[in-house]
Amino acid sequence: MTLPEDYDASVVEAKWRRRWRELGVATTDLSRHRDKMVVLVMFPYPSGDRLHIGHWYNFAPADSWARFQRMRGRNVFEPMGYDAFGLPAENYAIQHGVHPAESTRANVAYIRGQLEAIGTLYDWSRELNTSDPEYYRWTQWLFLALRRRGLAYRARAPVNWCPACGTVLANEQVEEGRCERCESEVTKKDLEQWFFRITDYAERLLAGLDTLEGRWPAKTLLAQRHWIGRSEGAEVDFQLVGRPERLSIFTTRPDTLYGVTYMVLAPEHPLVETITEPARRGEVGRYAEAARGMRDIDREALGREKTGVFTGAWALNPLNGERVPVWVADYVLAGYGTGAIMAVPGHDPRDHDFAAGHGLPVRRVIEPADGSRAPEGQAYSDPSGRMVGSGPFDGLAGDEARGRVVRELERRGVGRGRVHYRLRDWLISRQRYWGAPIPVVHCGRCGVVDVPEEGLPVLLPERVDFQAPRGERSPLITAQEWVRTACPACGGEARREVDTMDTFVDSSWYFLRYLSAGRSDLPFDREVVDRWLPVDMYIGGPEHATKHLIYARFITMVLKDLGWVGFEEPFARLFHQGLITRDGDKMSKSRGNVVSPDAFVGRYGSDVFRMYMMFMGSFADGGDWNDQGITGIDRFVARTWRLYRRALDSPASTAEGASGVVEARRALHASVQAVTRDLEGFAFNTAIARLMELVGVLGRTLDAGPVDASFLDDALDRLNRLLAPFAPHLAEELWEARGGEGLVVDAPWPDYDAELARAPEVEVAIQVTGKVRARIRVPADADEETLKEMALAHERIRELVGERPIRKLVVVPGRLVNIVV
RNA sequence: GCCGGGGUGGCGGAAUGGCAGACGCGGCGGAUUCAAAAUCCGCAGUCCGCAAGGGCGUGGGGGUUCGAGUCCCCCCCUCGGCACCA
Repeated sequence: MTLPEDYDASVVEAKWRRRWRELGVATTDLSRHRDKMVVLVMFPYPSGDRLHIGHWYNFAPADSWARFQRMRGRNVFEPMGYDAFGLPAENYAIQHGVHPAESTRANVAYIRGQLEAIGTLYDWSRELNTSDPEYYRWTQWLFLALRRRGLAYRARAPVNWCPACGTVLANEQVEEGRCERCESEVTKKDLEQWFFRITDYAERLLAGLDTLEGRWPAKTLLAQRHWIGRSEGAEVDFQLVGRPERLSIFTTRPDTLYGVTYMVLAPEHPLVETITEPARRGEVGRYAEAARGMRDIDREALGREKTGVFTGAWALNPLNGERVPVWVADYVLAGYGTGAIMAVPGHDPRDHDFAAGHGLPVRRVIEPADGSRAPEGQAYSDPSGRMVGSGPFDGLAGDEARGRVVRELERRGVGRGRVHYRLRDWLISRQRYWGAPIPVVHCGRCGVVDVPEEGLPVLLPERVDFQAPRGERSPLITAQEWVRTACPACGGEARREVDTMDTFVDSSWYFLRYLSAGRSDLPFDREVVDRWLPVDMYIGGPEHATKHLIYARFITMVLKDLGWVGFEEPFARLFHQGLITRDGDKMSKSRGNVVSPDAFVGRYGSDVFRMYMMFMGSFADGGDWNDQGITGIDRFVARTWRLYRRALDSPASTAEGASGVVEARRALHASVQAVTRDLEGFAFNTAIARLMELVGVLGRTLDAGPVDASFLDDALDRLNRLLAPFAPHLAEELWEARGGEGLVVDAPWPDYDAELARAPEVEVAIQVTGKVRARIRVPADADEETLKEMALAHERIRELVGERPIRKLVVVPGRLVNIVV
C-alpha cells in the first residue's frame, strides 16, 4: 500500500477518532481487573473559557502515558467528567441572565468536543457531571453519612466571608487574606455554618503521608504536613484571681512557664466579657468589637504594631503562684489552641514585641545550653535552651525540661500534655445557588432534621432570583415554594436549608463514582471500587496540594471507617505537571498572551499540538510556548510520514548491497530502550528527542542505498509502536498502511535487545590533569589496561606529558582516561 | 521572616560525580530550483589565532575530588508554599 504525498492531519485524525469510537477501544471492561491501571486526571470545570492550554497539558501527556501502559499490557481505565457546580456559572447568570444549568450544559457540550479532539482514550460510558441530580444525590448521601458519624455539624463561628462572592469560604480557599476566586479581601463574620470535622482525622491524614513517601511529590507531602501543622505542647490552667473560672492556655514551651509576665485572650474569647473589670468594660468592648470587624488582610498584616488592652483581671501562675495581668490583644487567634496564651516576652518574639509596646516586664528563664549568653533586647526562643530562675527545674533543657514540667502540671492537676493542629474544620456551606443543596430541613419543633435517604436528591429549584439582594443568605431563599416543606420527623411546617455545599465536596469522591457511574441504587459498588482503586496514577496541577488533595483523602478515610471502601489513601501515585508559559511570561487574559489550543490544533492537528507540549520541557517543570517552536514537531511528523512513504513505495532490496544496517539497527534498539525508560519516568521531552534522532538515522539509511528488507520492516514496525503514545492518530494511519494487524493502540510495546543497542565502538576522552586533550575511538569493551596503553601511546598526549612523572592515572572504561602529572 | 524548587548558548531545554550544550526553534552557509517555498547537507558557547591550537565558560565566592552543571559551605536573583498557629 502506498501513502499519499502529504499527511493531512484533519482527515486522518477525524478518521481514527471515529474508528476508535466505533470499535469501543476506550471502553474498559471493569469486570476484568487483572493488571488494572487507573490513570486519572483532575476533571475540568466547564467554564465559558473552555479547555485552555493548561488542561491540554494535563490531559494529553497523561493520556500518552496511559497509552504506553496499555501497550505494555495493563488494563487501563481513563475516565473523564465535569466538576460542573460552582461560582463562575452563577456569576455568569447574574451578569447575563442565563440560567447556570443552561450555560453549564452549553459549556459541557463544547468541552466534550475539545476533549475528543485531543484523541484521548476516555471511557465515555462512565462520563459524569457533578451538577447532575444523579450525581449530587450521592454527594448529599455523603453529607448525611458524615452527619450520622457526628462528622458534619453546624456551629456559629467567626468565618471567612467574601463580600464580592457573597458567601463564606473554607480556610483553604483564602489566600493571603483574599478570596482564591475573585481576589477580594476576606472579612470575618460570626455566622452559623456547616462544618466537616476534618480535624478529627488530622493525625491519620498526617500518618498517611508517610505511606505516600516517594510516590507523591515531596513538596506536596511537605505542604500537607505544614497545612496540618501538628504541634506538641501542653494545656495549662491559670486560676483567675477572685473568680471561680480557670483560664486554659496552650503552649509549646511549658519550659518557659516561670517566665510568664502576662496573659492574652483573643478578642473573640468567651471569657473576655465575664472577666473584664466593670470600669474597663467600655474600652475592652470597643477594642474587641473593632478587632472582630477587621479584615483579615489588615489584622494579619505583618509588621503591624501589636495592639491590646488590659482587662483588669489577674491570673495565678500554677507553678510559682505569681499574679499576672490578663490582656486582650488581636495578635492572639481565636481559632487556635484555646484562643488564649501565656505570654513569655523573654522567649517569644511576638510577646516580646507586645511587652515592649505596653510596658510589660520581660523575664529570662532560659539560657543557651552551651553556656553562651543569649543576645539582649530580643526574645531568646531556641527550644534547646536550659531552664534558669525556675526553682526546682533549673538546669533542665530541651525536651526533657518540657516533659518534666508537664509531668509536674499533671501531678498537680493544673495542666496536661496536648497536641494541637493548625488544620481547621472544613467549612462546607456556601450561600450560593449553583451547588448541591444541603439535605436538611429546619423545623420549629424538631430543630435541624436530616432529609431521609428516600428523599434524595433534594433537587435544586430552577426558579430563583439571582439578582435579589440577599445579605448573608443563599439565593435559594427566593424560591419560597421550595423552601417551605414538611418536617420529615413530625410532618409539621418546616423550611429547607438554603445553603449549598462547597464544590470541593463534589470533587472529594468523584473518583469513586467513575467505577459505578449510572448506578442509581448506590453511590458506588464497594466490590468494583476495591478492585480498581486506589487510583494508580493521579495527574494534575500542584495548586490543589492543600485543598482537593486533603479533602479527598479525608473523605476516603471516612468512607473506609463507614465500611464503604477497603482502603484509605485514594491516590497511590501523584504527579504534578508544570506550568506552560509563553515567551517567558505567565499566560493570562490580561496579558493577552493566552495560547488557544483550538487554533493550533486546527492548523497542525492534535498529534502535533500534543507532542509539542510534551517536547517543550520536562513534564514536571512545564515549558515555554513559542509559536515558531511547534514547527519543529510539524516537520518531524512530515519527515516521519515521508520515511514511511519512501519505504513503502520503493520496496527495499535483500541483504545484497544493503548498507548501513548495523548502525541503523543499533540506533533502533537504543531508541526503544531509551524511549521506554523515558516514558516510565514521564520524560516525554527526551523521549521525543530520541524519536527524532531515530527517524533521522533511518532516513539517512534509506538515502545511502538499498536497505535489507527484513531489517527495514522491523525498524518501521518498532518505530510505529514507539510513536503510538505520542502521535496516536498518525501511528494508526501508518500501522494501517503497513498492513498491521488490528490497531496500533492494542499492539504490544516493542522490546529491544540490549546487546544490539550497545555501540561496538566508543569515543574515549583522554585528559591530562583534568583537561581533555585528545579523543580516541576504541572498542566499547576495551579494558583498563588497553585504554591506559592507548592513551599513553597517543602522540599528542606524549608531547603534552613529556618527561613529567605521572602522579596518578584514572581510567573509566568506555568514558575517559585522566593522566595526572 | 520560615520552608521548598530553580538559575546552563540568541531562545526552549539535555546531561547515573567522567567529553557541558543531546533534541528543537531562530541564525548563517551550501545543494536543489528559472526563482521562491518546501526539502536535504553543513556551521554555530565565547575570546585570541590565517591555521594548528589555546584561554575562559553552567548566577557570584569559597571548598571536597584525579575530575564538579551535578556534592558541601556562604551570598545574590527568581518561582512556589506557609505566614502573629503561641
